[in-house]
Amino acid sequence: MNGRGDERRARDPSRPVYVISVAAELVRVHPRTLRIYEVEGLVCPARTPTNIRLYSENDIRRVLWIRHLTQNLGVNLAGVRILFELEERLGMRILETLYQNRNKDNETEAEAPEAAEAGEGSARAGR
Amino acid sequence: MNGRGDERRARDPSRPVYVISVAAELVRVHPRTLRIYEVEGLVCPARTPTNIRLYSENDIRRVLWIRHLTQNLGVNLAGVRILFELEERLGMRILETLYQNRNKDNETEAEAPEAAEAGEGSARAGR
DNA sequence: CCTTCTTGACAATGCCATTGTCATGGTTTA
DNA sequence: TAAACCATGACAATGGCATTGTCAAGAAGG
Repeated sequence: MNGRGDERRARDPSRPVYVISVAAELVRVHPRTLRIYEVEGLVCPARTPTNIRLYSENDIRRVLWIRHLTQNLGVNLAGVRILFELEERLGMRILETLYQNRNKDNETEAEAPEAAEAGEGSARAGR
Repeated sequence: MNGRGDERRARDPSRPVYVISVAAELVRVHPRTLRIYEVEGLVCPARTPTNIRLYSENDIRRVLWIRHLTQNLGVNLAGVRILFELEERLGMRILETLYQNRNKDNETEAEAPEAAEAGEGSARAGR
């Protein structure tokens, strides 16, 4: 009998599992958009030996952050790039600080993204 | 005789001195743009008792950061807002980390703004 | 075989940043 | 007092970006 090792590996959030159409559905975005994010260096899904994109849970979370920043906060992709770069360079998830102890201010629409918290710092989070 | 107190106060970077036309000239921007930055909450120059805007050196530096982020890095005002908010909340000048020990990557155009380093965290830097 | 994937190109949409102007009225200063 | 500058608010033109969408030619997979 197989121990729980398989299951644990199966749930590994860094494990590449979703093909682009599925990933696009999960984050409610056009596949075109996901490809653009990749060209812009904001996400970097794994590839099968035959070059097919495979998104991990971490990739999905990362994309959800991008969507949140762009759609809810109005940040453009250049801004997202800087924020991700800062996270990587500072070695901390600075974006979360926007939603931790403080909900003050006016922003009534300010809500952390669905499954908040991007993968690691780098765009290579998926791997 | 006056000690150097006057001089020191005269050079205080938080001292409001530039009227909007002068400030606009200093940062090479239309006065209209400076007013927009203020409405957007990105800068907050002092006012004379008669409501005239007065920009300090810190305000100028802050605007130079905005210009750098928008013109050189392509970040929009929403992104600038987030970055400033993060600086304030983290209590550190995170933007400088982009230019400290590391100049790697490709970005040949990446240069810190003229008089880098914004005032304090808050938009009230000028006061 | 049929569907989905790949890259590259081209386009339409709508929003945003910046500059610019106009009008009306207050402030400063020569 | 008159000229020059400031304030606020409105309206507009410009160019650029984000997103969606499609088309084409070829590879991959069930």
